[in-house]
Order: sequence, then C-alpha cells, then structure tokens
Amino acid sequence: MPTRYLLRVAVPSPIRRLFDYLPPADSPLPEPGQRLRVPFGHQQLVGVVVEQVPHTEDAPDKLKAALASLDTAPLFDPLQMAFCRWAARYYQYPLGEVLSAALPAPLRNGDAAELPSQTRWQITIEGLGLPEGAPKGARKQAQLLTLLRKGTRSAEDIAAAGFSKAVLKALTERGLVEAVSLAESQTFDGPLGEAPLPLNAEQAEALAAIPDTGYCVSLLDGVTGSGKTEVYLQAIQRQLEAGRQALVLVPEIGLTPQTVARFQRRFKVPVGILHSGVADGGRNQAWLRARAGLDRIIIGTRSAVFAPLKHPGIIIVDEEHDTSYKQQEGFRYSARDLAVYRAHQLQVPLVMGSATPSLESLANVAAGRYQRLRLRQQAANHRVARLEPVDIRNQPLQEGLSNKSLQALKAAIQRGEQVLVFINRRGFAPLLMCHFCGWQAKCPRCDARMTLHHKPYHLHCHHCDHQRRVPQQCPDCKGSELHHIGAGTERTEAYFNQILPDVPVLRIDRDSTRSQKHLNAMLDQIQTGAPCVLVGTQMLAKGHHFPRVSTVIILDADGGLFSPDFRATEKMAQLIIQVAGRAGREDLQGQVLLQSHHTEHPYLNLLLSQGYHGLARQLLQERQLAELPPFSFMVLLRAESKRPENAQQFLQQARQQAELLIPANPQFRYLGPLPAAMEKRQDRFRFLLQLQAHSRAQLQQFLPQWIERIEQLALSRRVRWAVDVDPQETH
DNA sequence: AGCACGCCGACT
DNA sequence: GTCGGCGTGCTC
Repeated sequence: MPTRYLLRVAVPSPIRRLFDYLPPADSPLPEPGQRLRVPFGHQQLVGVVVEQVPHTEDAPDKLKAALASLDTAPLFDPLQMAFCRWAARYYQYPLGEVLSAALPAPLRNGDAAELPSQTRWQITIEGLGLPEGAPKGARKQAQLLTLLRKGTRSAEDIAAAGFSKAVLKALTERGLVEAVSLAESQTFDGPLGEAPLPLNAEQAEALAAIPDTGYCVSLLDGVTGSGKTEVYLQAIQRQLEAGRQALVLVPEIGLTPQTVARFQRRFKVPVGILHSGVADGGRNQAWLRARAGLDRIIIGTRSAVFAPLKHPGIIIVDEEHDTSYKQQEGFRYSARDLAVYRAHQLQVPLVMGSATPSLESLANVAAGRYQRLRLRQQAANHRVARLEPVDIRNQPLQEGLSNKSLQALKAAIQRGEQVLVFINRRGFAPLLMCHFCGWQAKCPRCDARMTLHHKPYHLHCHHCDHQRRVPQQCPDCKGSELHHIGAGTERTEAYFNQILPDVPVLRIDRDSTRSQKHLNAMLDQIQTGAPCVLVGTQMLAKGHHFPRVSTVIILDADGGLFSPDFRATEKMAQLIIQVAGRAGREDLQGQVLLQSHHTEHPYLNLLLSQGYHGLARQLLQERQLAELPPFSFMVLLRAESKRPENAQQFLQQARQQAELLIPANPQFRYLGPLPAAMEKRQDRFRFLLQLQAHSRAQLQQFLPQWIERIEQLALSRRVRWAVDVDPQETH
C-alpha cells in the first residue's frame, strides 16, 4: 500500500519549529520549496514545504490539511532552501520567517509567481541621455521616462502606474522608448552599451585578480575616486559575456538613480532593481525575472542577498562597511556576511568594496580568508582633501562654528565654491530648557529629551516618533523664558540664511528629503555648481557626489572618541573619511575641517597622520587585546518590557540557563544583564545580556540549546526578547 | 506574532 | 447590567 506522504512546512511564525500537514486535496504532492496556504491556529498563512515525510513524529490527531498549493513548481530551488536554512540557523531565527523575508511582499502573501507580459517597454539610449525632467513641457512623458530609467516595464505596469497609451506612443515616436520582447531582451550581440573606461595599472591588476568562477572573496580597498565601480563593471562584463548574472548589493541610501543609470548606460542587458523605493509589483517582477534569468544584473539593498539567480556569476557588495547591511530588528541578518556564504555555496567570486573597510573585513584579509585588492591612486580629476583639526577649546562659537571654520566657509563661497557642513543632529535644537527652573522637555515614553523643530514648529522624540506642541511657558514654574539649547541642522540652516543672505543654503537630512522630488531638486541645484552651503547629517556621507564642494566642516568630531560602544571610533573614522571623500573632486583642492575639543587625542592624530588604515591597524590591535569582535564572536540577548524587573529577571534567568550549558570561562564570557543605552524607549524598559565566545562553532552549537531553555522560562512569554548574532549596536 | 478565552473595573 | 483591560495558552 502506498504511503500517504505528509508535508513538513515552514510557517512564518515566531515558533522555532516546523509543522506537519496533510497535502492539499486538489493538487499532486507538493515538492520542497513550493508554497502552500495552510490553516494555522485561527489564521491562514503562506508556508513553504521543507520536506515530504512518510509519517509525523507526534500528535497525528492534530494534523490538518493544507488548503491549497500556491505553486506548480518549487519557488525556492534546493540550493536556496539550503541557504535560507543556513541563515535561519546562523541567526537563530525561525525558518518560516526567513523564507518569508526572502520573498517580495506579493509572493509572501500568496500571489501567483507569474511574469505577466512578454512585451516590455524599455528606455532607449537617447532617452537615457536626456536629463531628468525632460522632455520639458510634457510632464507625463518625463515621469514615464523616469520610471523606465529604473528598468523595463510591461504595458500592464505602465498602465497601473497611471500612464495612458498616448504617453507611451508619444515617447515611442520621439525614439525615447522602445518595445522589446522578453526573448529579444535576452539575446543581444554583446552586453556592452557605453564603452568601458581605460583602467590604470592598479585597476587592471585588481580586475585580473578576480577569478571568473569559483569561490573567492576580494576586498577592493580603494580611496574615493580610485575607480572601484569601474572594476565592478568590468568584472560584471566578463560574467555577462559568459551568459551569467551579477548580483550587486548597495547600501540603503546608495541606490540612487545615478547608480542605476550608470549600469544601464554601460550594459545593454536588462537590469532589475530590488529595493524599498520600488513598488511591490515592480519588486515582485524583478525577483521573478532574476529567477528566470531574464534580468542579467540585479541591483538591490540588503534583502536582495536573497534574490534567486538562474545563472549566478558574481556578487558585488559595495560600501561593505555600511551599517545598513545589518537589519536592526526582527530577522537581524547581515546581508554582507550572508553574501559570503552565498558566494561560497554558489561557487562564485564575491567582491566587496570600500574606501573605509570594516575592521571585520580587514581581519579577514589578515587571516588570509579574503584577498585584498588595493587602489591607492586617484583618477587624475580627483584629489584627496586635506584633513585639518580645528581646536575649539575655549573658542568663541557661533551656532557651533569656530571663527576659523566660518572664515574658511566664507572664503570658499567667495571663490565660487560649495561648502558642506556636517552636523549629526536634525531639527532646530536638541534641548528645550526653562531658564528659571531648569525644566527640560523630555519624551514621556523614552529616556530622551525631545528635539525642538521649527518647520513645522513642534517637539519631536527621535527615538519613538512621539510629537507634541511646544509649551508657551514652563509647565513647572510657569516661567516664560524657554531656551533653545544646542544646534541641529535646522538651526544651522537658519543661521547661514541670516549671515549669508545671498547664498542658497540647502539642508539635507531625513526631514528635508522625505519627498524624493524635493531631494532631487536640491541635488539638481548642487549639480549646477553655483556656490551654496550644504547643511546635513550622515546622509551627506553616503552615495551622492558633490564635485563642486571644496570645503567640509565637521562640527563635532568628538562623538566617536569617548563612546562606550566599542565600534564608535571605527564608525566615526569611516564617517569622516567618507564625508571627506565628498570634497575636492575634479579640479578643486578640498579641505576638511574637523572641529574638536580633543585635537591631540591619539585616535584623531592617527587618523590625521596615517589615514584610515593607520587608525584601523591600531583599533584592530586594541580589539585583539580586549578580545572584542572580530577576535571573538558576540551574541546579545535583548529583552524589553513595561515592567523593568521582568526584563531584567528574564535575562538573569537566561544567564543561569546558559551557565548550566557552558559555565563562564575566559573563552566564553557573560556580561549582564545590563540596562540598554537608553533604558526606556517607547514605554518599554530595555536590558541586554552579552555573550562573547572565542569559538564560533562552540557558540553556534550552544545557541539552539540555550534558546530551547529560554523558551521554557515562564518570563519568556511576558517580555519581548530577541537574539542578536554579530550585533552592530552592543548597547 | 496573532488570536481567543477568561476573569475584574468604569461606563451607556 | 456589559464593554474592555491585558494575563495565559495555543498554533500541525
């Protein structure tokens, strides 16, 4: 008698186990990797078949039947299933949730995995050559061109985006857009559009060192302007010529239309974009096209590391030091680290690039796991900006600026250049305080002060988004003198507007760039090269190129020197070098003024005299002495609760359980429970327990056993808890 | 995580 | 009298 097979299914639920189901009545027995709609408690979920099993281990009476099969063939191939299983195990996150995170939203919710139409509309080379916003006077046409710059679209997509047939027709007649069949977009005489740039000796050497096939991780370690992208492009070209695909990961903010346009200009192949700025439908298409092998280059942010590839050829991780590769909640994976495993699994080369490589990657080079490819030489039209400390001890400051900085700023503007002022605080003032009694505006839900914003005028908590109106008088003493203390981007912007009434001041921070249109308008204005002052936060350090900026002022370089976070100095140095990379390009000699109260601090001096790598060497030595990552492996158990004692006790008990498994010893250390850096956030009290192990294997073996015990603690259901493997933020 | 069931306070 | 607070338990 034939056995009636059961299906072992991964369901997107926080329960760390698989569930067995009877196969759905209608279809043939689903294969591993196929999606099912299943009943789960009182809801219905989309699960993925992991295995066909002849019988269930326990509770056969509880078995339910799957409701329907959602795919006729596996959506995940065996290799991808294995990749997700590995990720689930490494980050100790439920497989069902990992598989769910690997899919674009529509597929996650059970939509059919179908590519709609066989005809695609594509922007022509002429169309790409036009500036953004053209043709002038034809708004709809310009908008459609902007859409098609992101990649080809089917007629359905275009209609769904609100464009009529007439718009498409007009663009076709102007020769700016053309129809291509899917088959046609696959077959082309060669992948090249624009000609490759000539390589200098270092670039040629780097390119030659990247193998065509087989696993090999290269760290492309090159200063800004040394032409890393050209090396990526030519490495990708070889893969395209061999009929294979390239997966390119970029930081969240780095995926600008300029980046995409550069790839599209260079190659005639279809490019897929996977990132949050692309609507669900588009992302779904890109995912399916990557899987079908139709898109030959897939560019995306963090989650694109899960993109399926029919003919994998190479993986690129640009700006590998960028922290946006690590997801900071839920499934706390690092796309950069997963990319390494994926490249190994697919046996393809991986190239990571950065001007400021993470200490992790530098340690991997030192250990011989990665090969380092250095680009020290800047292109002729790039010159390194000079870093200059500005001692602001006992100096009069105007809105945070020293006289020296102010003079440099004015001089640059007078020379017709652009200036960038970097402040790591948005809003008008980080503190509202009563002059009479010292009352401060605090967030009712967090251990944080509320930031005063002027446009619109309100108080805003940057940690929980709580907002309230600004009191007219002190709520405590009724005093009417409320002082705005400290400066944020808004205040600095207002200050420059006041002292330089004829100079445009552009503020670039999360508040001012919420509208893509406004951001684009500002970027356009910057590109004109007319003198202006850019005021902004970290956003300025990423992605965008400002060739006419000659002078950069970093208002406060001290942040990274005294932080309890062991990564703070590394991050500060990366930020300074990245911001400096924005200055003094083309023909302008740039200068970067670092305002500091600690100009003789050894870290700052090392950075100034030996550059990023000099400081990195020192920091790596210190990490080694302190046995901190990357010389040990860290895991955090985070817990939060409205009752602080619950969270703290939970971690205490979790630690006891851990010590039963592995008693504390020099190779396996425990720290905590400790209050988190901001103990209260959104009305929850947060604590953490830190584990540091010398052996990654030992830690990985320990984690599932520990979590099993944690789940059995009564308190585990009364607090929110999460395991964070390789945490970025350790406070 | 959802979602239901279950047992105690301030409302139409 | 009931609407709803969140504690507790379950999900093949």
